[in-house]
Amino acid sequence: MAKPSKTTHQNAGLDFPRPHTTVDVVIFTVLSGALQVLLVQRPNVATEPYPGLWALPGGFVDVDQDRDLEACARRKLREKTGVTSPYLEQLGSWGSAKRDPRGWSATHVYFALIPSENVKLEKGANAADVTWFPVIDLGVKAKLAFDHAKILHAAITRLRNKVEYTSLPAYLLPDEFTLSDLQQMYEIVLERPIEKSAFRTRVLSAGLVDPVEKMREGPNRPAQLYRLSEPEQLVFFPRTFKPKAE
Amino acid sequence: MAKPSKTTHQNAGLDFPRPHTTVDVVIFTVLSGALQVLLVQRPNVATEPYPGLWALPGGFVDVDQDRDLEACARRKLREKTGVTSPYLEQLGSWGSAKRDPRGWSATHVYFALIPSENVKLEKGANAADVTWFPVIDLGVKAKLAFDHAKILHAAITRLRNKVEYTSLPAYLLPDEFTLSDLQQMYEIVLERPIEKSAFRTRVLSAGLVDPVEKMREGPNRPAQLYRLSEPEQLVFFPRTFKPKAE
DNA sequence: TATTGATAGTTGCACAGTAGCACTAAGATA
DNA sequence: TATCTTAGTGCTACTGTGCAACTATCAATA
Repeated sequence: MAKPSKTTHQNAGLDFPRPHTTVDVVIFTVLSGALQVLLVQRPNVATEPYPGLWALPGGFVDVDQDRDLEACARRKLREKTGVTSPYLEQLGSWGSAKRDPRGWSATHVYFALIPSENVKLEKGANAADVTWFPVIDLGVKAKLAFDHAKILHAAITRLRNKVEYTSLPAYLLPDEFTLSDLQQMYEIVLERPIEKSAFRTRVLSAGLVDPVEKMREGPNRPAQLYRLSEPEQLVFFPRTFKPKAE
Repeated sequence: MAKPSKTTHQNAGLDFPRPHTTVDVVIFTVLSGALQVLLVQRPNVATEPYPGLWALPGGFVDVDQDRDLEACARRKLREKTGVTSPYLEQLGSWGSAKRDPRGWSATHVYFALIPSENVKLEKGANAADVTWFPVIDLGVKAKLAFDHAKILHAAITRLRNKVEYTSLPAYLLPDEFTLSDLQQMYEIVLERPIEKSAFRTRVLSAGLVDPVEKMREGPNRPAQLYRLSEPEQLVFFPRTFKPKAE
């Protein structure tokens, strides 16, 4: 046990070594038909850990500015992308003595899904580079700062698993979309085709979406536009898509 | 953004206020036919926050002793219950300026499932009380220290959701058990009866368990004993039990 | 020895939802 | 008018649960 429990605390100062506390955000979007993740380049100076390497956007919690962890995550997301109302969910936390050369540190990781239409990448004050990376490419190289490769892998796993039985991919699209758009998001994330008929039945019978009084016009047959019936509410399906697939 | 990024760090000391870092563990077991959670009573002295109230077992990360967060969680579990190899999964983290009167703090929460047979409750050096509470009763009173009521609620929700489509309840049982034992664990956690036939088909066809060359003898027909075929591997089922139940 | 009570385990049919595939529908273009 | 492309529907097969009745195997007991 750590010291503080019953020793010297008439004051509120618990004076023993504290780990660093950071928040990182794994931001996904679908761009150019591929799932992509936002990475920032670490400052290329020797006094910084992992100089020049790519990392998840994030940083230290600012106890004066951040009310809580989620607010901190939202702030970092907004600073990098300009997006204010994404799908945001906590992924988990990683903490150890070794993950940051500056000492014991723990990071609280969130993951966000945003439609690529809404994004305006901000290079930020420190001029560090900010770019989308297709997760496919990262699978091979994946030389990220800190333990971010491990964290990113966990995020992708969580995303793929959850897409199998939830309406998550809807948050990768703008407000109005067609069922084909939605199906395409599922297929891009899962990296496999999905049966059109079963997909439509599932989505419609779940009451996930409401039709809007418009069609998407194009070179072919116009498609019905839909929007999420309850945007704040993630929908869970009672089954995965391919029961026996392994 | 917090200061540290590119200012004064020839040394490793990032000297700005750091939140407190703690780890808490939600420990579940099934005892007397009910789902129970382990709580500890906070020291009843005015210098401590929430004196005398019940709380989740946990405490500050000890940067000298704890290699990482999970090791810290295992240590706390071992100290309270004597259990060394539980099912342990990260639940999430909660951090804010207000949750602890001593200042900005973040807790990393794990949740554990253990068979009640293995438990030896340890009152610990500080003589604080340690007891099992049925989660049903807590639903009504739930006057816990810090934000632990909220955390416990999240843990119960996660548990119930996950039990619906995974093999989690197996970790509430000793190594060898019958299918009826297992079914009973599901029913206790979900608080509803489950179809025997569908249950057996599901469990057996998933290859979740292997039969052992023994039967459980008793006053009635002997029952086949099983053990987990891959104890380290949580099994996911392709469906929930009652698709449309709401 | 037969009966009873209790728990273990099986069987059969109905129902729900996905897989797979073929089909029709509606627009642009040539 | 034929063709291309995408939107959307219909049909059958299959898988797995819901439900209920059935058989199996032990101990205890009459």
